[in-house]
Amino acid sequence: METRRANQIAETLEQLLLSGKYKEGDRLDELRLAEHFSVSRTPIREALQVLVSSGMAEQIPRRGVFVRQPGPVELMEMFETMAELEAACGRFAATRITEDGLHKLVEVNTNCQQAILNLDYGLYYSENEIFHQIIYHGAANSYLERQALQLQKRLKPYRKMQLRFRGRLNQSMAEHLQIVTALQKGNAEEAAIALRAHVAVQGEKFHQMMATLNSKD
Amino acid sequence: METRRANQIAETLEQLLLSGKYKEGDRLDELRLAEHFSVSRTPIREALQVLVSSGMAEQIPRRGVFVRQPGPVELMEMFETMAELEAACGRFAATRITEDGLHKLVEVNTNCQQAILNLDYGLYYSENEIFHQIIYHGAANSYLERQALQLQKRLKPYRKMQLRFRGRLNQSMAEHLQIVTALQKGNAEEAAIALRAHVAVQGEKFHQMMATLNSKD
DNA sequence: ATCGATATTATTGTATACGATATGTTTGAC
DNA sequence: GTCAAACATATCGTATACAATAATATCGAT
Repeated sequence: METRRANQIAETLEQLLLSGKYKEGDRLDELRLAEHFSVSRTPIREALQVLVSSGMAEQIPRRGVFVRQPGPVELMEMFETMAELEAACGRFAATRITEDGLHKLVEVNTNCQQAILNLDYGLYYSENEIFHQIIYHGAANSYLERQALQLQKRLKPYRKMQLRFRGRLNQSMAEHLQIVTALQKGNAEEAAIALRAHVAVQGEKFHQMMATLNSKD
Repeated sequence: METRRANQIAETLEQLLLSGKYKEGDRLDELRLAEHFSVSRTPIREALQVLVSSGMAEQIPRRGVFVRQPGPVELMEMFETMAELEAACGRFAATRITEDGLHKLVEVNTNCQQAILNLDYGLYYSENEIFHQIIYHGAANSYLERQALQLQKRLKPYRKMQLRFRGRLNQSMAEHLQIVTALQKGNAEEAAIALRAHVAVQGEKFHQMMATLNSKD
């Protein structure tokens, strides 16, 4: 199937789409891509199918596959869903996370704090990502974990955008502490609520940003 | 891409996998399938990719694609996740579902009740499915709705299995009523809790059934 | 006789060739 | 000049051909 070449091409294309080098509605021309990657159409088509099945592109029969960047509405939906997935992870993790997991969580959170002090936004974001991934894993439900990881990856570029909202980082850290505390106490409901709010606010910030952009034109 | 033939084949294969005609670990031979469907390997390969990307089959490079029926552990994980997705849908639907949606919900629920009285299990299950789908839709979040629909479809054969647990149907109807009431009141938390419990119990029943089967050998 | 190395075979992965359909263009009629 | 129809072209979908690799069988040595 899509071994070696094809899935490597899929990864590359995925990165290109996520980084926004292709714009909404762009047609992903098989021939162009084929010569660009110096392969035949076959592996290109397999790579495109991967994009389509992950929702990053849309395929219209006999017309081709087109880039499908989520619009504001769908993005809000995805953030909402992410908030619920994370809440679910937190709910399970509260009673299931290992001691080791909790230790890592605290450690990574410390790194986050340090990154903020150093104004190292890049580090903050990578550590923040790990923080959440530890919780997904702590839920001890590999299916749910996969779903969460998938959506986290998909939303990554948009989380980055709403980075520099004034005071957001410190607020975010306070929320992290609440989350850790709830997990340490083993309080499922509290963990779920804290995580839902923590992620949902990202969606709201994003919404604000979109509104700001729209009001400019 | 997988237009016309290929996606039709994918659907057929999907049904075959869900109905359990292929067993865990079976290799899906491209040549055999190709001659069986009287097509070349190309559309078969595209169909297989669809199965792989939906998690119903696994592909090992240079070896082929193999049927991947979820084991007891993964099934429990999927039921757990379904419960959380439905809870999320209920949470949103409580404040967002339309009057029309509520009416349909009551109507479908009446059909469920009638089906039980008539001992028409087939009808009960199809109406029950619709009942839940109305709630997914009522959440007014098309992304979440898609996720819920996808997992519902995936779990369908296993829900059917735990059909004849004594008293389950009547209990199920009572839960439906609770859910409808919560939605009518617009009580998000109550709706979420009711839906989570309603779905989670399916997973538990399934678990019981698995245990029963295991104790027999 | 068993184990290991080599050769054969089978099957996947990729390339190319062919067929079908949609898009764009040209031509002709009104 | 505009619209419609037929034609040309481009691109997708499928079939076949070829290449690469993994599984299997055969043969030989100990």
